[in-house]
Amino acid sequence: MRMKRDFYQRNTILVARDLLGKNLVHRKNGISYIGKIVETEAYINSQDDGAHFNKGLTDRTRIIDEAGGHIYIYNIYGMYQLFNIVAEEKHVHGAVLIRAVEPMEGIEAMYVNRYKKEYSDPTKKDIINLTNGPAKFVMAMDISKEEYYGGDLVDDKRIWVEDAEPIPKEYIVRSKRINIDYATKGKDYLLRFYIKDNPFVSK
DNA sequence: CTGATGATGTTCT
DNA sequence: GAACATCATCAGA
Repeated sequence: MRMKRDFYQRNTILVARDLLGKNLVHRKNGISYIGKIVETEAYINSQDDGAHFNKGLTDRTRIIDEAGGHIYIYNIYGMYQLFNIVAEEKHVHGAVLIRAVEPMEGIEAMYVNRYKKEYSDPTKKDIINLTNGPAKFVMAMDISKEEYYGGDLVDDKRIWVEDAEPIPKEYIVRSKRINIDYATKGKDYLLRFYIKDNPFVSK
C-alpha cells in the first residue's frame, strides 16, 4: 500500500524514523526499481542551522513550503543529486534526506546505471556499493531532479513509498548527522536514523 | 584496511 | 568568489 498524505504530514523527526524499512518504488522504462529505506536524516526548522531552509526559502528550496509528501531534490558538489521527502503540513518546513536504501528489485538495471557496463557476476561489494549513499541510490534508481523535483509521492504514477512491516525499536539507531560540520548549532542534533547492522547504511 | 585528494558546477553572498 | 547534506581513486601500511 502506498503511503498517504497523513503519513508525511507529521513531525519531521517521526517521518524520518518511520520511513525506515519502507520501500521506495520507481518505475521507469518498463523497469521496476524497489529500494528498502535503511538510513535517513531529518532537517527541521529555524533552530536547525544545518537545514537549507533555516534562513527562509529560496528558489532551490521553495517546494518545502508544500504539504508533506512532495519531493525535494537538489544538486550538490556539482555532480550529484540528493533525494529528500518534504514533511509537515503545508507552510510548515521540514524535510527528510534519504541516505541509503537496500536494493529489493531491479538490481541488474541498478548495476548498469551505476557502473555503465553490462551486468555480470557482481561481488558482494559491487552490490553494496550500488545504493549505500545518498547520491549513489539516486543514480542506481535512475531518479533525476529534472523529472521529479516538486513531484508528489502521494499521487505520482511513477514514484511512491510503499508500506512495509515496521522495524522493531531495538533495530533503530539514532545518531548525529553526517557531513554538516558547517552547522554550529545543529551539528550535534541526533537526527540521523538507520537500521542496525544493515550493510547498506553509508559509512 | 585507512586517510587524503581531486572532480565539478549550482547556489548563495 | 566561496561553500557545498558526495563519490571514486590513489597512496600508504
